[in-house]
Amino acid sequence: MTVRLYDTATRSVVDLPPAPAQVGMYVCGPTVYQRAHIGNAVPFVIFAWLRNWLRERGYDVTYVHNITDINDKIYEVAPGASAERARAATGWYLEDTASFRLEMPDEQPLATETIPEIVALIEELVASCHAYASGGDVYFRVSSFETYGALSGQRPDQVEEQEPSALKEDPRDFALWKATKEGEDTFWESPWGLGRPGWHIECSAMAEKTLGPEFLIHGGGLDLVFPHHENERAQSLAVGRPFAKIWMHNGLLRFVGEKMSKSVGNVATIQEVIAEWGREAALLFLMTGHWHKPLEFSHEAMTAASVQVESLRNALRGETRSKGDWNAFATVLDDDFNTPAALAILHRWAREGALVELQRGLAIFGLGELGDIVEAPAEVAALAQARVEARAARDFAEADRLRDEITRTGWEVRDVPDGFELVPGS
RNA sequence: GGCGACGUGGCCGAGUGGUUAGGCAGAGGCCUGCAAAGCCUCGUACACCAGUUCGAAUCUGGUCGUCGCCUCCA
Repeated sequence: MTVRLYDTATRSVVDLPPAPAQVGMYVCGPTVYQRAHIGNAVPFVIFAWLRNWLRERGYDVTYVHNITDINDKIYEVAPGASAERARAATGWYLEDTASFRLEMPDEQPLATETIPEIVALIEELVASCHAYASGGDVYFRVSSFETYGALSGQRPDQVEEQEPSALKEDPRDFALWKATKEGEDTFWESPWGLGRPGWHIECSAMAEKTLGPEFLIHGGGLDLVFPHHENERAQSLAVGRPFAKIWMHNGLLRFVGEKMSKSVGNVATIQEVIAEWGREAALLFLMTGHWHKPLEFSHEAMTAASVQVESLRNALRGETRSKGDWNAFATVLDDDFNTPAALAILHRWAREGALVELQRGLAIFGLGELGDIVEAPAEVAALAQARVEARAARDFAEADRLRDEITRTGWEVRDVPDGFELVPGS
């Protein structure tokens, strides 16, 4: 079965080349200036899963997830200390994403470590007349690139007018390099003077540095289609790079009907979500929606996800009673990575006791540890044994007292046909 | 104004031109000393209006609504 994925550029589901094949996957990470919210985790998680799945299907995948550590936002939030803030926030992001305990991306380039490549790419754009220097800035000449707008469907003539800039030939032109301004405390040398790169060129350069001029998948949030990805595409194609074959954009997480956004202030950070619900519930929650569609984040949805996690965990404590149809699972994931349909199959396997396949399927999503057995301490086991004896003697008052005592130790006792089972309390 | 996504049962959320999504919540039952865990049963939904069709929630057109983007928000 061919793996198929939805491509924003052609607005259709496209076939991947048959495995085995090289798959380069470049996924835009956040601009780091404060703790990342749970919405920021969506692309990280979705594409980490996709990497796992493509490897399972025999592809040789390289997952690159960049970190934007040069941006206006950082100057705004930490005036005079932008470098320190960027470094700290990069650390937070790495820590937060690591807390999902998914295998980390193969490479996580930083804009600040890609300056020579960025400058070289801008020079190439200038030399080929696709860009021009103006007052210490360098701008991309949108009119020089014929298929501008092909990715997003935006018509350049309809793009909302921004503040006019005397430095630009055309209001649609965008900055590749910006001369350093008063109050900006990080800047680099360049042929155009001291300054810093624009956002879009950072990604063009980081993608090429890590994956080469041509790669299969470029991913990111749906809000990046325009202008960010449109501009990346323009910059790289203008100088002859084939660039990405497939553009994947994940749907945005919504919070009571609204996009989760720092400016609206309706955010829950990755840290907070994991602290409150646990990584398993957070991951399972993200499985409940199709990657391409918006997903509603709510207390209720997280509760439902936690309950599901517990029931899968309980199923894995049982015994293997049947064999699951792995092919059915593969079919739904191959078909545009349909995680909600895959989750439905995992639930069926849990109910039917197809534990081998259940475990294998959960592992793709970083949930393999649900099957880990945790042994209760000997003193708790002794209480449970005492309770078995009390029950045998029909001393139910004592049995119930022992059960309460076990509960107080943080364990839960369950009666099973041949005795008892102790599981960590929830 | 332009571009795009989406509207499914109490809630979340797949899918599909005619055949069970799944989960959560709820009701009843089984199991249990009582619970917990587990199991069984119960819901016939697809914004609205036209059209195409033997048949549409699924295709076409329109309407309404929600949301995203429009130069630096994943």
